[in-house]
Amino acid sequence: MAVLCRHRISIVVRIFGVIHDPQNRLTAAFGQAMAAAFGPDYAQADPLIKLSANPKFGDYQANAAMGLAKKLGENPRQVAQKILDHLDVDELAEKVDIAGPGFINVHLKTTYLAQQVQALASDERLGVAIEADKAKTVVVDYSGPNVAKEMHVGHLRSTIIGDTLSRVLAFAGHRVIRQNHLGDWGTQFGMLIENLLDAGVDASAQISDLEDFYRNAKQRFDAEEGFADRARKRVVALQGGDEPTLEQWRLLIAESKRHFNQAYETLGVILTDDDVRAESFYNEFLPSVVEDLKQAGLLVESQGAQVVFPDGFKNHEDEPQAMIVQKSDGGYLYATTDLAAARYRIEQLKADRVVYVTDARQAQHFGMVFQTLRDAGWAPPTVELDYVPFGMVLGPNRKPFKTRTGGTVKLIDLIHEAQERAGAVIREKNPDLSDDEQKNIASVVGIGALKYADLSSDRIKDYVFDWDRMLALEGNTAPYLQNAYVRIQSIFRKGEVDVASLDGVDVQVVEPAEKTLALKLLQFAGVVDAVALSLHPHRLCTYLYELASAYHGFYEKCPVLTAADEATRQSRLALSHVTARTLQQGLNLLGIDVVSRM
RNA sequence: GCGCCCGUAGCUCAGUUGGAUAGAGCAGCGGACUUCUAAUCCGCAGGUCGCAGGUUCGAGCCCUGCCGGGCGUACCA
Repeated sequence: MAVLCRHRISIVVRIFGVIHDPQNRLTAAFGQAMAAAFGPDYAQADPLIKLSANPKFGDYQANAAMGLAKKLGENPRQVAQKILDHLDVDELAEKVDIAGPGFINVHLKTTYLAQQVQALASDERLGVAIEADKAKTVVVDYSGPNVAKEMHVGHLRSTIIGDTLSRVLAFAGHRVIRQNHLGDWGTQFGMLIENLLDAGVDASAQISDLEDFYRNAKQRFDAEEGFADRARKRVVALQGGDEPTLEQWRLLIAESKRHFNQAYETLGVILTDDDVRAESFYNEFLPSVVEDLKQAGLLVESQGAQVVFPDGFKNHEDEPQAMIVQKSDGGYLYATTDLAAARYRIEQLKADRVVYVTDARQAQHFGMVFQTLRDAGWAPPTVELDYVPFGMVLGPNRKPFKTRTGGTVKLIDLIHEAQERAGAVIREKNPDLSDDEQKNIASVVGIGALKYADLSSDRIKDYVFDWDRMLALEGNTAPYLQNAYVRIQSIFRKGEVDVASLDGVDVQVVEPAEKTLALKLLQFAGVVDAVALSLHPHRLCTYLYELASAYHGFYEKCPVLTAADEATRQSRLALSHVTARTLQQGLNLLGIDVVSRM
C-alpha cells in the first residue's frame, strides 16, 4: 500500500511538473494518436516532435509519419492523416495540417501559451519537475587540482564545467555528491617536502607563490648535487608514514587548500573541504584493488608489473594495451587510484551514476578504467559511468593559451584581469555608479564572462580564449544575458513595480514578439532535463541566449510601462518577471550571478 | 602504425535520436535614440557544411575510404 501511494505521488508530480512544455504535451498526444491508429505497439514510438524551423510551418512539427510509412508500407501522407484522425490536441492547437512529404505542422493557440506561461509564473521551479522515481545518486568528480601547484586555465574548465553539471543535476532533482579528487600523492612530493624543509619554518610564506615553489623544487631536483637522492628518500619516508615528513606534507596540503578555496569562493564554485576526497584517501584500498583483480582472474604479470588487459584497447605495436595497476617496484599508479575511487563511490557513496569531468586526453585511460570496472563486476550494469571530456584552451594563434613570456596562465591572474577589464567597460558605460557598486558589478560581469566563454561552446572542442569577445555586449556572452536581466529590473524600478503584486496576473499573448518569448519560456524545463542527460552545458547557454534575444525583441516591440491598457501592462510585467526569473535561474545553474544595474 | 577527438560564412561558434530554403554573433554596408538603459534592435551582403563514394523518400548529422589539425599509445597524472 505504501509503495502504491508513493508511486502515485511521483506520477502526479511528474505530470504536474512537465505540463508547461508544449513539446511534452504534443509527444503524449501524438503517442496516443499513433497507438489508436496503428495499435498499442506504437504507443511508445517517438512522434519526433520538433520546433518548426520556419514560422510558416507552425510552431511545432511531428516528423514520425515518414518513418512510420516505411515500416507500415503505406503512403506517408496517408499515415499522417491517420494520425490526425485520432489526434486530440484541441486544447492547445488552433490548427494542425499535413505538409510536404508528411510533416504534421502544429499551430499553437496563443491562449494556450498564455495559460501555460501563467502556470510557469506561479511555479517556483519554472516547470522543471522533480521526478522522485527517477532521482539518482550522482557523483561528480571535478576540479582536482594538484597540491603545491598553482591552479591554471586548464583547471578552470574542469572546475566550472563540473560545477555547472552538479548544479544542473541537483536542480533536475538528483542527489549530487561532489568529489574533488585532489592530487596530493606521488613521487613529486619527495622533492617538494625536501625543498620545504630546506626553506625553514615559514611554510606559508614559502609557498604563497605555489608556481615558484614547485619550479624551484623541480630545478633543484634536476640540477642540485644530492638533492634528487634526498627527494627519493623522502618519498620512501612519506610512504612509510614517517611522522615529521607527514607533518610537512600536511602543511603543503593545508596551504594549497587555502589557495583552492579562495579561487572557488571568488569564482562562485560550490566546492568545500567536505567535498575533498584526495588521492591519498584511497591509499589504504590500493592493495585490495590489486588483490581483488587477481581473485577475479583479470591480473597478469607483465615485464615485472601487475597489469590488466581491458578489451578493445591496443598499444603502438597493435597489441593489447596493458593498464598497469602495480609497478615493478611495487608502487601504485593513477589507474589503481581511479579504480579504488570508483569502487568507493559505487559501494560506499551508493552512486547510480559517476561523472568524470576531465580533459579529453584521458579518454583512453578512463575507457580502460571503466572497462576494468565492468569486467571485475565492481560497476554493475545499473551504474552509469560517464566520462565528460573537454578540449584545451587556446591562445589567439590557436596554440595552447600561455602568457606573453610563454609561461602558464595562473587562474588567479585570469580572474583579476576579467574583473579589471569588465570594470573598465562599466566605468565607461555607466560612470554614475558608486565605487563599491562598480567593483561589485565588475566582478559579477567579469567572472560571468570568463565562465560563460568556457561553457558556451561544445566542451569537446578546443576553444579560443578572447577577452574582447567574451566581454562583448552583443552575441552569445554572459554580459548580454545579464543585460537582459538588468533591463527588466530597470523597468520594475522605473515603474515602482512590486513583483509580488504580479502573482496571478492574467497573461496575454498577442504580439508576435510576445509569442516568441512565451514559446521560449516554456522550453526551459526541457533544456534543463536535456543537459542533465547529455551533460552538455552549452545547450543551456544557447537556450538562455535565445531567451535573452527573444526578450530584447519583445522589449523593442512591446512597451511595458506605457502599454495601451492596464491589462496589457500587467501581462507584460508578468512576462518580464518570468523572463527575469528564468534568466536568473539559468545563469545560476551556470554559476553566474546577475546584477540589477550595470 | 593503431586508437580517440576536431574540420560548417573572412573570424568565433550553434545546428536536438536523419527532416522542409544550413542558423547566430563579430568584422563589412545601410537604418532606428527628446528611450521602460542604443550595453539594444531592424535590414543587406556573406556557404562546393574538408574531399570522394555509399545507405535513405530525404544526409552537416549515419557507413566506408581519403586529406588536414590535435591528442593518446606500459611502469607521470
